[in-house]
Amino acid sequence: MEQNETLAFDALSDRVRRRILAALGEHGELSVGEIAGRIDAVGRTTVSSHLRVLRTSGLVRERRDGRNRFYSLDTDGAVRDAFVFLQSILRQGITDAAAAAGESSGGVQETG
Amino acid sequence: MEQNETLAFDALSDRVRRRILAALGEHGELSVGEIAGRIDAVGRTTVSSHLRVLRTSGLVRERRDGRNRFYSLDTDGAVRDAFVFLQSILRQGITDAAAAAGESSGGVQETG
DNA sequence: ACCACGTGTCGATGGATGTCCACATGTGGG
DNA sequence: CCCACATGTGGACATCCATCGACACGTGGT
Repeated sequence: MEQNETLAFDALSDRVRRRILAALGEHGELSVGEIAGRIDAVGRTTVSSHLRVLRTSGLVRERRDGRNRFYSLDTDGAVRDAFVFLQSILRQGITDAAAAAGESSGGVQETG
Repeated sequence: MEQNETLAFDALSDRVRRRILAALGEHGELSVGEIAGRIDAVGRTTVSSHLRVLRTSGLVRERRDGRNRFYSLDTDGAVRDAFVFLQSILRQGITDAAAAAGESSGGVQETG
């Protein structure tokens, strides 16, 4: 679990990878070419390398169709581990911050 | 906003810094020495450097008292930006994943 | 005034990594 | 079978950064 968390934050530390994730979150599924077309200032091989990182880190899934490879978010993968980590930190911190500052609504919540 | 997000994920990419944040989330406020005592395998100057990063990135707050410096989580700072980023990605992705897999309860929620 | 203590800062160094180019691999069409 | 297309891979290069030791700075006590 902590290993996935490490992989996730390590992958999330790069701006290009975050843009890829945002694009996948918005469109659901995209081919490498479509992703590379949406990310400027970097070449295709760079995008390919980043997709490799995202794949081996458990952030995205790969689906092969013909000569294309379609990528999509793995919402049950490492992204969630990173999310849970931040959620845990914020939850614990908010109790302390609320007692010190008297805040009431923060916007963070959990399911159960 | 996107700049804070960059700062946040950049800061969160390091394992030592995540441990520091976890410790602060658990104890609310700690001095540098207390933090360094809880993080093994790294020296105090390293912890100090990490705290500098966390501070300039807007993840923690600093309070000076005598010759000690106490650090605590800044729950309204960049951590929240990172949280919101993941939340946004997961929310958009879940709609797509739910339609494809038929999932119902995931554990992610938002306040409104 | 002096000294111990808690932290921050600077410079050096080794390791990790983002980026690209050239090439390899696999796929579909004629 | 050959060629165009989509994508992955390996090597080279530059850059960033985590780590540490030595030193500086401020604070409190005596």
